[in-house]
Amino acid sequence: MQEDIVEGLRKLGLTEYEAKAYATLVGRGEATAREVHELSGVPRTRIYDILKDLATKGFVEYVEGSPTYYRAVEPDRVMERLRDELVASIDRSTSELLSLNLEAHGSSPVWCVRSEWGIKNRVKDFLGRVDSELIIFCRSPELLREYKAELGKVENLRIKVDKKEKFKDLGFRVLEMKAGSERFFKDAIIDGISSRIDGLMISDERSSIVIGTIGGERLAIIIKLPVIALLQKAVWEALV
Amino acid sequence: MQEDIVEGLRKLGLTEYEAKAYATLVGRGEATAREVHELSGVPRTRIYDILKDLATKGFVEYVEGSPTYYRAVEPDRVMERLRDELVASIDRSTSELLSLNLEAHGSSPVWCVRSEWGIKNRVKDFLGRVDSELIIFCRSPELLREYKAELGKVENLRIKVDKKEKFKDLGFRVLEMKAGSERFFKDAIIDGISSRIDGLMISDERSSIVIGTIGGERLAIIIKLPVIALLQKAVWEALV
DNA sequence: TGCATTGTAACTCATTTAGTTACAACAAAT
DNA sequence: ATTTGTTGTAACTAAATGAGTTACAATGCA
Repeated sequence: MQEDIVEGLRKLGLTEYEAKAYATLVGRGEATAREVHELSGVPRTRIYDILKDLATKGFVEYVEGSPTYYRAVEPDRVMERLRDELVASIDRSTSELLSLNLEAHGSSPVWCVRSEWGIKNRVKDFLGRVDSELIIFCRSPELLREYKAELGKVENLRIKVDKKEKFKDLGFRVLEMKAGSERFFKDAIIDGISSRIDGLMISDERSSIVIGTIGGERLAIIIKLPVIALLQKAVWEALV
Repeated sequence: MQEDIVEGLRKLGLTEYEAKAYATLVGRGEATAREVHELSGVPRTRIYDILKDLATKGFVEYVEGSPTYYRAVEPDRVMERLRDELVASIDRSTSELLSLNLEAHGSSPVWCVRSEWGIKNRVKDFLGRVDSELIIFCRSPELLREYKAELGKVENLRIKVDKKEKFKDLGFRVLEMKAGSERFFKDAIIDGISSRIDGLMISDERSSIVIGTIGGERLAIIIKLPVIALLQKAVWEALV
């Protein structure tokens, strides 16, 4: 019994028993309830309702008798249908949500993003909005590598890093910070909260984004106050 | 609060509270926890963990403060990601299942299919395997209409119906049964179980499929015994 | 200082799913 | 016909999750 397959099927809305029974049946082709029970580990007394469930969900076919025989519907067909249903559902939700979303939301100047995907999304959005100038303070080469494509499109790109050699195989022209000034980016513990900044980007002297780990949590902070961006830029000048 | 939207989002894996909070936030653009609570109906004391959940799932961004402000991530982006994830998950499951499924399953001669989709699937499969000759007994024009495309490809198609005029706008050449012989297809109650046959198809004198409602349940029975198919065909001849 | 709001933590209740027990219906074998 | 094992149904308990509530500390505001 393949644990991965069961997990995958559960993500797609089946219960553990349903997933185990279906996977087993796919492997066997055709079987009695007892066989499915023995191979899948689903309790025998439950295998009947589970298989009936699967039949009404269209995963399984059967022919009654003593014993009743069961067979899995071809997985590619089942999965194709599942995909169509889910995609349709998503499309419906998208358009419904977008119609709610018509009124532009007045955006406030500061935002935090936590989820890994949310951060990626925001950073890409941020980089996409860069008009001409982008300034980056960075200590993590991975950060630059991840957004290499987007960064390549920026006209006036200036990058300042803590240790030049960490970045040399990336193909970007980077400057090293003045000795002593890298402390602004060092791991630090403030009020018992550890913080580690991976990078800071400033776009067109208008908005900036900070990426790092604060209190053990990965985090991006978007700041759209030109004042702050200017201050940050001033720091840049100071660090040259 | 749009009930449909919440339902749609739940199907995609959100809980009721999460769905309500997210939908509300999409509608508002930007809001405090309290506002989300008031507009969504989610208990105020729960709105905080719900919104935090949504943030780690990438549906929501926020900026801490007093009060903390929340904002929905653009629905099209969120939904697109969701779709990509689900489709990837489905593709993975499909290939895993297919690799289990390699050994051909020796097929037994009779099969029952219950789910609406399962029936469609089987009938299409059945029609796709017709080599040259297909015989149909039918009392439901919908049945033929549904599979019109597949039926069009059949070389030698003979259709026998109970009442000719019901089928006249379908574009098929149909024969009417002899008076009295339509009783084989009439609604009947046998042993307290009502049965209603919509149609019977016989393919190449090899296999046949019966579609109808038995005991209040929609059902298709696939029979791959040439003997039976031949018998059924003999009935056809008798009914001409 | 008092008072409402914000935020956290813990609880209860209901629903769903996992796993068990008891037993009737049936088939085969002595 | 009686025993024995299998098939199938029904109902139960236990665990997990989500919905809804209560209590209270921290914060901000008059």
